[in-house]
Amino acid sequence: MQALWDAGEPRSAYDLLPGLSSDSGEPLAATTVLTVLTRLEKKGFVSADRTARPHRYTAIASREDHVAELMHEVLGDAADRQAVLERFVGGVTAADAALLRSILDRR
Amino acid sequence: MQALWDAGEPRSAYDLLPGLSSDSGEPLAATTVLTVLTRLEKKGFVSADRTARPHRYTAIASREDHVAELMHEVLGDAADRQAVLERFVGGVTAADAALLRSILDRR
DNA sequence: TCCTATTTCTACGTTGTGTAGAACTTATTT
DNA sequence: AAATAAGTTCTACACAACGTAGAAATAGGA
Repeated sequence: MQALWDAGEPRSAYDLLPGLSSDSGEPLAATTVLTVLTRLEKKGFVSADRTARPHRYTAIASREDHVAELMHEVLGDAADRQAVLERFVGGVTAADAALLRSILDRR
Repeated sequence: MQALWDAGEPRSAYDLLPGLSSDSGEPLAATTVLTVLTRLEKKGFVSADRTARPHRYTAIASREDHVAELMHEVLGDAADRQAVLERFVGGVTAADAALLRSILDRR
Protein backbone atom coordinates (compact mmCIF):
# COMPACT_ATOMS: atom_id res chain seq x y z
CA MET A 1 0.00 0.00 0.00
CA GLN A 2 2.44 2.55 1.16
CA ALA A 3 4.55 1.46 -1.74
CA LEU A 4 2.80 4.16 -3.72
CA TRP A 5 4.86 6.69 -1.83
CA ASP A 6 7.98 5.65 -3.62
CA ALA A 7 6.72 8.03 -6.25
CA GLY A 8 7.37 10.95 -3.89
CA GLU A 9 5.90 14.41 -4.50
CA PRO A 10 2.26 15.25 -5.13
CA ARG A 11 0.55 12.86 -7.45
CA SER A 12 -2.97 12.30 -8.61
CA ALA A 13 -4.61 8.91 -8.39
CA TYR A 14 -4.36 8.73 -12.15
CA ASP A 15 -0.63 9.32 -12.06
CA LEU A 16 -0.22 6.38 -9.74
CA LEU A 17 -2.62 4.09 -11.49
CA PRO A 18 -0.31 2.79 -14.24
CA GLY A 19 2.31 1.73 -11.75
CA LEU A 20 -0.10 -0.26 -9.62
CA SER A 21 -1.62 -3.69 -9.78
CA SER A 22 -4.01 -5.56 -7.58
CA ASP A 23 -2.91 -8.28 -5.20
CA SER A 24 -3.69 -10.71 -7.95
CA GLY A 25 -1.65 -8.89 -10.57
CA GLU A 26 -4.58 -7.33 -12.38
CA PRO A 27 -4.59 -3.59 -12.99
CA LEU A 28 -6.60 -1.59 -10.51
CA ALA A 29 -9.71 0.50 -11.03
CA ALA A 30 -9.24 4.23 -10.60
CA THR A 31 -11.88 4.32 -7.89
CA THR A 32 -9.91 1.79 -5.92
CA VAL A 33 -6.90 4.02 -5.81
CA LEU A 34 -9.04 6.98 -4.81
CA THR A 35 -10.60 4.98 -2.02
CA VAL A 36 -7.26 3.91 -0.67
CA LEU A 37 -5.87 7.41 -0.86
CA THR A 38 -8.87 8.75 0.98
CA ARG A 39 -8.47 6.16 3.69
CA LEU A 40 -4.81 6.95 4.04
CA GLU A 41 -5.74 10.59 4.33
CA LYS A 42 -8.18 9.81 7.11
CA LYS A 43 -5.41 8.03 8.92
CA GLY A 44 -3.15 11.02 8.48
CA PHE A 45 -0.56 9.36 6.28
CA VAL A 46 -1.36 11.44 3.27
CA SER A 47 -2.55 14.95 2.55
CA ALA A 48 -4.68 16.01 -0.37
CA ASP A 49 -4.77 19.18 -2.39
CA ARG A 50 -8.40 19.49 -3.35
CA THR A 51 -8.01 22.71 -5.29
CA ALA A 52 -6.19 21.04 -8.13
CA ARG A 53 -8.64 19.24 -10.31
CA PRO A 54 -7.32 15.81 -10.31
CA HIS A 55 -6.67 16.06 -6.57
CA ARG A 56 -3.04 15.86 -5.71
CA TYR A 57 -1.95 13.57 -2.91
CA THR A 58 1.27 13.80 -0.97
CA ALA A 59 2.79 11.50 1.58
CA ILE A 60 3.00 13.38 4.86
CA ALA A 61 6.01 11.42 6.04
CA SER A 62 8.66 9.79 3.91
CA ARG A 63 8.86 6.07 4.08
CA GLU A 64 11.95 6.43 6.20
CA ASP A 65 10.14 8.66 8.68
CA HIS A 66 7.32 6.27 8.73
CA VAL A 67 9.46 3.23 9.44
CA ALA A 68 11.36 5.06 12.15
CA GLU A 69 8.05 6.09 13.66
CA LEU A 70 6.88 2.52 13.69
CA MET A 71 10.07 1.49 15.43
CA HIS A 72 9.45 4.06 18.10
CA GLU A 73 5.91 2.98 18.47
CA VAL A 74 6.94 -0.59 19.05
CA LEU A 75 9.74 0.35 21.38
CA GLY A 76 7.42 2.60 23.27
CA ASP A 77 5.58 -0.38 24.67
CA ALA A 78 8.65 -1.74 26.38
CA ALA A 79 9.43 -1.25 30.04
CA ASP A 80 12.92 -2.69 29.91
CA ARG A 81 14.63 -0.55 27.24
CA GLN A 82 18.02 -1.97 28.09
CA ALA A 83 16.93 -5.51 27.34
CA VAL A 84 15.05 -4.57 24.20
CA LEU A 85 17.78 -2.40 22.76
CA GLU A 86 20.36 -5.03 23.56
CA ARG A 87 18.43 -7.59 21.61
CA PHE A 88 17.73 -5.17 18.85
CA VAL A 89 21.35 -4.22 18.38
CA GLY A 90 22.33 -7.83 18.82
CA GLY A 91 20.30 -8.80 15.82
CA VAL A 92 21.46 -6.10 13.51
CA THR A 93 24.05 -6.54 10.76
CA ALA A 94 27.57 -5.24 11.24
CA ALA A 95 26.90 -2.60 8.64
CA ASP A 96 23.86 -1.37 10.47
CA ALA A 97 25.76 -1.36 13.74
CA ALA A 98 28.43 0.79 12.14
CA LEU A 99 25.75 3.14 10.90
CA LEU A 100 24.29 3.38 14.36
CA ARG A 101 27.68 4.17 15.83
CA SER A 102 28.40 6.92 13.39
CA ILE A 103 24.96 8.40 13.87
CA LEU A 104 25.36 8.38 17.63
CA ASP A 105 28.81 9.94 17.41
CA ARG A 106 27.54 12.67 15.18
CA ARG A 107 24.79 13.47 17.59
CA MET B 1 -2.97 -9.65 24.57
CA GLN B 2 0.66 -10.34 25.00
CA ALA B 3 0.27 -8.62 28.33
CA LEU B 4 -0.35 -12.07 29.73
CA TRP B 5 3.34 -12.74 29.31
CA ASP B 6 4.19 -10.42 32.10
CA ALA B 7 3.37 -13.39 34.26
CA GLY B 8 6.43 -15.23 32.92
CA GLU B 9 6.94 -18.96 33.39
CA PRO B 10 4.45 -21.70 32.53
CA ARG B 11 0.91 -20.88 33.49
CA SER B 12 -2.45 -22.45 32.92
CA ALA B 13 -5.32 -20.51 31.47
CA TYR B 14 -6.91 -20.61 34.89
CA ASP B 15 -3.85 -19.07 36.48
CA LEU B 16 -4.07 -16.14 34.13
CA LEU B 17 -7.80 -15.70 34.27
CA PRO B 18 -8.03 -13.68 37.51
CA GLY B 19 -5.60 -11.09 36.22
CA LEU B 20 -7.46 -10.52 32.99
CA SER B 21 -10.46 -8.51 31.95
CA SER B 22 -12.22 -8.00 28.66
CA ASP B 23 -11.83 -4.86 26.60
CA SER B 24 -14.90 -3.57 28.36
CA GLY B 25 -13.62 -4.29 31.83
CA GLU B 26 -15.69 -7.40 32.44
CA PRO B 27 -13.98 -10.58 33.55
CA LEU B 28 -13.28 -13.07 30.78
CA ALA B 29 -14.63 -16.53 30.27
CA ALA B 30 -12.12 -19.34 30.68
CA THR B 31 -12.79 -20.56 27.17
CA THR B 32 -11.84 -17.17 25.85
CA VAL B 33 -8.42 -17.37 27.39
CA LEU B 34 -7.97 -20.89 26.07
CA THR B 35 -8.93 -19.80 22.60
CA VAL B 36 -6.51 -16.93 22.64
CA LEU B 37 -3.71 -19.09 23.97
CA THR B 38 -4.35 -21.65 21.27
CA ARG B 39 -4.26 -18.96 18.60
CA LEU B 40 -1.03 -17.60 19.99
CA GLU B 41 0.35 -21.11 19.93
CA LYS B 42 -0.60 -21.49 16.29
CA LYS B 43 1.25 -18.27 15.58
CA GLY B 44 4.28 -19.58 17.40
CA PHE B 45 4.29 -17.04 20.20
CA VAL B 46 3.51 -19.56 22.87
CA SER B 47 4.19 -23.22 23.57
CA ALA B 48 1.91 -25.58 25.44
CA ASP B 49 2.62 -28.49 27.70
CA ARG B 50 -0.29 -30.82 27.10
CA THR B 51 0.84 -33.50 29.51
CA ALA B 52 0.04 -31.41 32.55
CA ARG B 53 -3.64 -31.48 33.20
CA PRO B 54 -4.53 -27.93 33.17
CA HIS B 55 -2.27 -27.37 30.15
CA ARG B 56 0.67 -25.14 30.90
CA TYR B 57 1.49 -22.36 28.48
CA THR B 58 4.80 -20.57 28.15
CA ALA B 59 5.81 -17.56 26.15
CA ILE B 60 8.39 -18.65 23.62
CA ALA B 61 10.06 -15.27 23.52
CA SER B 62 10.23 -12.74 26.30
CA ARG B 63 8.46 -9.51 25.68
CA GLU B 64 11.82 -7.90 25.13
CA ASP B 65 12.74 -10.43 22.47
CA HIS B 66 9.39 -9.93 20.90
CA VAL B 67 9.64 -6.17 20.77
CA ALA B 68 13.15 -6.33 19.37
CA GLU B 69 11.90 -8.76 16.77
CA LEU B 70 9.15 -6.42 15.78
CA MET B 71 11.66 -3.62 15.41
CA HIS B 72 13.71 -5.74 13.09
CA GLU B 73 10.66 -6.68 11.13
CA VAL B 74 9.75 -3.08 10.59
CA LEU B 75 13.28 -2.07 9.79
CA GLY B 76 13.58 -4.93 7.37
CA ASP B 77 11.18 -3.22 5.00
CA ALA B 78 13.46 -0.26 4.56
CA ALA B 79 15.83 0.23 1.67
CA ASP B 80 17.56 3.28 3.06
CA ARG B 81 18.82 2.07 6.45
CA GLN B 82 20.92 5.17 6.92
CA ALA B 83 17.91 7.45 6.69
CA VAL B 84 15.72 5.25 8.82
CA LEU B 85 18.28 4.74 11.54
CA GLU B 86 19.08 8.40 11.58
CA ARG B 87 15.47 9.25 12.19
CA PHE B 88 15.12 6.49 14.68
CA VAL B 89 18.08 7.59 16.74
CA GLY B 90 17.03 11.18 16.29
CA GLY B 91 13.76 10.51 18.00
CA VAL B 92 15.11 8.58 20.93
CA THR B 93 15.60 9.97 24.43
CA ALA B 94 19.07 10.88 25.65
CA ALA B 95 18.91 7.97 28.05
CA ASP B 96 18.13 5.54 25.28
CA ALA B 97 20.89 7.00 23.15
CA ALA B 98 23.32 6.42 25.98
CA LEU B 99 22.10 2.87 26.27
CA LEU B 100 22.62 2.32 22.58
CA ARG B 101 26.15 3.68 22.80
CA SER B 102 27.13 1.46 25.64
CA ILE B 103 25.62 -1.55 23.97
CA LEU B 104 27.48 -0.83 20.76
CA ASP B 105 30.74 -0.30 22.62
CA ARG B 106 30.37 -3.55 24.42
CA ARG B 107 29.81 -5.39 21.21
C1' DT C 1 -18.48 -46.38 35.54
C1' DC C 2 -20.02 -41.67 36.34
C1' DC C 3 -19.08 -36.83 37.55
C1' DT C 4 -16.58 -32.68 36.95
C1' DA C 5 -12.79 -29.90 35.49
C1' DT C 6 -10.84 -28.85 31.17
C1' DT C 7 -10.33 -28.57 26.41
C1' DT C 8 -11.74 -28.30 21.61
C1' DC C 9 -15.05 -26.82 18.05
C1' DT C 10 -17.79 -23.73 16.27
C1' DA C 11 -19.58 -19.24 15.93
C1' DC C 12 -20.95 -14.38 16.19
C1' DG C 13 -19.75 -9.39 16.09
C1' DT C 14 -16.34 -5.90 14.99
C1' DT C 15 -12.69 -3.77 12.56
C1' DG C 16 -9.39 -3.20 8.82
C1' DT C 17 -8.24 -3.77 4.10
C1' DG C 18 -8.58 -4.81 -1.00
C1' DT C 19 -11.57 -3.99 -4.46
C1' DA C 20 -14.86 -1.64 -7.24
C1' DG C 21 -19.70 -0.11 -9.13
C1' DA C 22 -23.13 3.66 -9.09
C1' DA C 23 -24.13 8.06 -8.51
C1' DC C 24 -22.89 12.66 -8.02
C1' DT C 25 -20.06 16.92 -9.19
C1' DT C 26 -17.35 19.97 -11.85
C1' DA C 27 -15.15 21.67 -15.80
C1' DT C 28 -15.23 21.84 -20.68
C1' DT C 29 -17.02 22.01 -25.20
C1' DT C 30 -20.34 23.28 -28.45
C1' DA D 1 -27.16 26.74 -21.20
C1' DA D 2 -27.03 22.00 -22.09
C1' DA D 3 -24.50 18.00 -23.10
C1' DT D 4 -20.48 15.57 -22.23
C1' DA D 5 -16.39 13.96 -20.20
C1' DA D 6 -13.34 13.62 -16.29
C1' DG D 7 -12.95 13.03 -11.63
C1' DT D 8 -14.73 12.23 -6.93
C1' DT D 9 -17.56 10.46 -3.28
C1' DC D 10 -20.75 6.93 -1.40
C1' DT D 11 -21.82 2.59 -0.65
C1' DA D 12 -20.82 -2.09 -0.59
C1' DC D 13 -18.96 -6.74 -0.72
C1' DA D 14 -15.55 -10.34 0.47
C1' DC D 15 -12.10 -11.79 3.46
C1' DA D 16 -8.93 -11.97 7.32
C1' DA D 17 -7.82 -11.07 12.15
C1' DC D 18 -9.30 -10.57 16.61
C1' DG D 19 -12.26 -10.44 20.97
C1' DT D 20 -15.45 -13.11 22.92
C1' DA D 21 -17.83 -17.15 24.43
C1' DG D 22 -21.36 -21.24 24.35
C1' DA D 23 -21.88 -26.25 23.43
C1' DA D 24 -20.03 -30.39 22.86
C1' DA D 25 -16.36 -33.61 23.62
C1' DT D 26 -12.97 -35.61 26.78
C1' DA D 27 -9.95 -37.19 30.35
C1' DG D 28 -8.99 -38.25 35.42
C1' DG D 29 -10.43 -39.11 39.73
C1' DA D 30 -14.10 -40.80 43.00
